[in-house]
Amino acid sequence: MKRIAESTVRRLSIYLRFLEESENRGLATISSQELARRGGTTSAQVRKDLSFFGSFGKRGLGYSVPELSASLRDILGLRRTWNVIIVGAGKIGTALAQYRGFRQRGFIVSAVYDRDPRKIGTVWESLTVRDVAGIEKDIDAAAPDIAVLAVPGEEAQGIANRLVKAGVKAILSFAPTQIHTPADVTVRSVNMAMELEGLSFALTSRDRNGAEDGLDSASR
Amino acid sequence: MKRIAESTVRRLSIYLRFLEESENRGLATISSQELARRGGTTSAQVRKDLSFFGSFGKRGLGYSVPELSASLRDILGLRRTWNVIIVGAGKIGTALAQYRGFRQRGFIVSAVYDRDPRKIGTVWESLTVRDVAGIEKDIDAAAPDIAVLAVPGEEAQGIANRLVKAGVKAILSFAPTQIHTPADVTVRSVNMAMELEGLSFALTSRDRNGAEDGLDSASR
DNA sequence: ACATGTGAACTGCTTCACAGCG
DNA sequence: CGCTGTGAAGCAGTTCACATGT
Repeated sequence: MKRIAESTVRRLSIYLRFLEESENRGLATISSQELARRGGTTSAQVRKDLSFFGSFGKRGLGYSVPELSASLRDILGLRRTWNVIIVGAGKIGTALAQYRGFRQRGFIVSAVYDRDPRKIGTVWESLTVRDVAGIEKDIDAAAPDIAVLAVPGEEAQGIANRLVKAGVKAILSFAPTQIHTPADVTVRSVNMAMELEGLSFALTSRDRNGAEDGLDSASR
Repeated sequence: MKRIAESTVRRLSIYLRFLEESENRGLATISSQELARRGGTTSAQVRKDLSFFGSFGKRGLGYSVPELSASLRDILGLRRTWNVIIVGAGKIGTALAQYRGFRQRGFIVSAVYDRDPRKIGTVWESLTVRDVAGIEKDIDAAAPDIAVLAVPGEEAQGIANRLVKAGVKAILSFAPTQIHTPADVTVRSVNMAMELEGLSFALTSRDRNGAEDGLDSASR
């Protein structure tokens, strides 16, 4: 099977979000044109993205909303649920543990870890914060699919190493610093500092260049 | 001035993070090689990225850590502080309002907004939650540089429209749905659902393909 | 000798444009 | 006739490789 670009996968997510919305409204079909408009891309891009996985449309008509939704969920691996653990019970970690969107989309948070004795044992939405010291044993027993890293930057790489050694194959990192893992472990990262600095750069270079042309709209 | 790729700006952020770390350790110089290793890229890429903005290194030696740090801060627009407002005092909004990294890097949160009467008037770290109804008036008076959108997906586009009309030129959105703005407004978005689905896709396609080769390490 | 800075080559994502089919 | 699916063309970002400066 061909390698799929990360940009394509990101767009599939966006298409799916809009398809679900359309599904709730009872729309029956949708064109690549419309999908593109809402996803901030072009109709050719939409068709190309889908073409990597098959032919889902009807010529002259467009795509069946429920069928394409189902196909995308299938492609993205969303027909099953995923077992997620969160490491770090600080501001971000606890916000995530309580975030409804996770469970809604089939990402079930099964445990939260921290190393601070004052936090260990406290309860968040039916989850007790566990001691990160025992995380290897837990991973062995429960084989979580995804680990969310929400620890301070200095600790992130160390924890990541332990997770990888224990067998975790997918990490969502919130650390402001780059995480390195073996090639068979997938890492996605959300780096707030980087995003803010991107905005700072855009605002600054706009000023430096006399403010006529901006950067592109509807980013990413 | 040439247009700079978003990927380049993201990497500059990463280089800067590592340079600051090196600065704290008292390192005097650093090579593109070393910078690349920590940033998950190649030395040629590092040199090319920097070359868009000038010549910062010494041949045969490398880069002066403090000098390159300063130059990157300058390029990214981090010599000043930025006035940030947060719209949405839910789980994410309040976590962000209390997040130290913001202020540390010169992004000063000056106000938090919500439309829920039960939240309006409550205090988070010396910030009182204000009524989003009056946000236009406040923007007029205080001219915030960046708005962080942390409202539910359905409301995100509507609020974004109001922010744009009031003059906001940079938005950091946490909405799971795509935000559309005029070309002179820069939008960066953090989409948790998208990231999780990216991991789900990677885990799924790994299985589908027999698990021999994974996707790339140290993502993004 | 060593590491930068950069034009040239390359790779891969995006856009074009049209044949194919409902 | 409209909209999809897709090779071919175009373009942007990455990598190569080497001349240049210390």
